[in-house]
Amino acid sequence: MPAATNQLFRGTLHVLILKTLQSGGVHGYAIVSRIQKRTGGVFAIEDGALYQALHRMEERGWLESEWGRAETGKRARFYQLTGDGKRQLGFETKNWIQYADAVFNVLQLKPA
Amino acid sequence: MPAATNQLFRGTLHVLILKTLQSGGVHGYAIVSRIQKRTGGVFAIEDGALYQALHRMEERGWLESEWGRAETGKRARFYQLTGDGKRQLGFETKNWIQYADAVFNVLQLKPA
DNA sequence: GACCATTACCTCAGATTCTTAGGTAATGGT
DNA sequence: ACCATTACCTAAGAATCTGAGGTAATGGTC
Repeated sequence: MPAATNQLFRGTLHVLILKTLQSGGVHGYAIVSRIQKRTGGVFAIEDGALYQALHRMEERGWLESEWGRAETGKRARFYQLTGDGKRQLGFETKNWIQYADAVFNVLQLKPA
Repeated sequence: MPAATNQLFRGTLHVLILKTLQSGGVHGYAIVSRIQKRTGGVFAIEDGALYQALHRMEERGWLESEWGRAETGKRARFYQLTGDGKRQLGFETKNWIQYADAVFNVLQLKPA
């Protein structure tokens, strides 16, 4: 039974992708399924949004990619973090924590 | 001293405004200062974004407003939640909790 | 009583990111 | 031979925010 599939709050996709790539050598299509697995399907991540984000992030120098083969035998583009990407992950993680804390404060909902 | 002023993740402004109006009878300009007070200035809320959001939300029937006078003597538009607005607040609050929890999961950062 | 900072509101252009809706190509199974 | 699935891509449009402009009224100061 899928949880309510939430819209993405614009901006969070980046940090989710960066974190997913921290473990290295993941191809695009697999990123979505990893994220959805970890969250029980809370996010509704359209693949259109994913690929656009990957291309943006590569342009900004946070990611590098190369073609290879998925476990299934299909061609797939494998991504990994650059040095800048790792720094960006650190930055956005801190940012998220601070941000979420502030929202919880306003909502008077100290996280459980 | 001002904390790093974060960009807003698009979409969160709604729930912050709804929550701030729960206590009733607040005018637009005061909403920003209340939010900033509660969060130690973590958010950088442009007033342009605020007024646009208020108008959107009133169009959607979540808010009602009327002109009055602020404590300072200036004219000001006072907002309050409608029934739909209260329901929306409930909905978006639940949504935020579920969402934040999922992000924390992916980031492997169980909230402190 | 003329000036000016502040409060409080408003609007528009542009940028970013997401949604929706298309599409291609290759693989493995029937 | 067909078809579902995997894996990728793109473009138009919608929603929301940033940045930069603006108006009007109030209270304080010289």
